[in-house]
Amino acid sequence: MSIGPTIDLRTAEGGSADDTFTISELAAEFGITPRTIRFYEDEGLMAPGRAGTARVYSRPDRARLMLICRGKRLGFSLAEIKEFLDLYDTDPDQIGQMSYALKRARQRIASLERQLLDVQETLADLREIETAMADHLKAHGADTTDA
Amino acid sequence: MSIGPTIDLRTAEGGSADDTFTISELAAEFGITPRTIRFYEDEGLMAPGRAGTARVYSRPDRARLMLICRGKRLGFSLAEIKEFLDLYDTDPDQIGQMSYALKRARQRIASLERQLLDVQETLADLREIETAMADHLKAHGADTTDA
DNA sequence: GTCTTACTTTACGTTTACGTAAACGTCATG
DNA sequence: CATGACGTTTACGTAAACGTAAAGTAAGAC
Repeated sequence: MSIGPTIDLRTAEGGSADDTFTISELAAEFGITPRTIRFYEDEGLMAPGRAGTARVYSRPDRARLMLICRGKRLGFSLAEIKEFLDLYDTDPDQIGQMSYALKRARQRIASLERQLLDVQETLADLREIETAMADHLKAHGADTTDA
Repeated sequence: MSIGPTIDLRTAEGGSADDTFTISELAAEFGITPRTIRFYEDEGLMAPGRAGTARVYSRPDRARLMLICRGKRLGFSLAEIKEFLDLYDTDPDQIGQMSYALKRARQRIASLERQLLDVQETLADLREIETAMADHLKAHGADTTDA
């Protein structure tokens, strides 16, 4: 151990906005592990650059990972997320491929619209429960402002 | 094979509204398998009545299963769904338990509010993609009204 | 030059949420 | 009374999504 800040220059950015990220930077930012990010790459959801053997993530890579995490929060499988990401990468010259992608996009929209209703219904249920429980506790002299 | 309707009397209801359901009736209604419903019972999410050895589902049982399926569509694990269902069953006389349940309910509400935003963002993304792809296809003489 | 730290690959382990097969009871129909 | 169609339990199998060592590489710090 030494006194004073021991800085790893690969991680330190001296005030200048950088356009690349290490795997552990992104992991920390999104609250996941490097292992998880590598797994996403194994599954074909990402394809970061390399500096020798180490992975280097660009800003678009980071945006892509953000979409993956959002998809996960919505309960999608990695296969579904991959298909969603592929919609962005559809080749405009391949009419057939594009037409199929459009069809899939519309299906996803319909599915998400139902999910939107599900969320709103569940929220309504929970808010009803919350009010009932808060009232009940108030009537019995307990505070409802959490610990 | 015979001609005419072969009716299983356990399943047939002669016009009268019944208050009970068989496992396969519910499975068909919710698009799942009987195995799945039995698994939910094994995990403590349901506790239907019995007629001898066979399970008999009441209307509240059916409502409970509906909540489970909605939770699944939202991407919740069975453990999370169980905790959600337990909120309904909280004993009003146990102040401590009720207070904890209220806290959990509020956490779930906050989580769902973020999920609501996620859904809306993803929907916005997909609609943008859909418009772009539809325009592109239209400009290239393909119809966008699906096959 | 060694130490520390972060990165890498390979590979086996784990949890969740069921699927699937076996082996059996039961009840209405032909 | 045999045949389905439905129900039951028990138990092993499986796919998804990582966790968790093991063992090695590279690069700056002391």
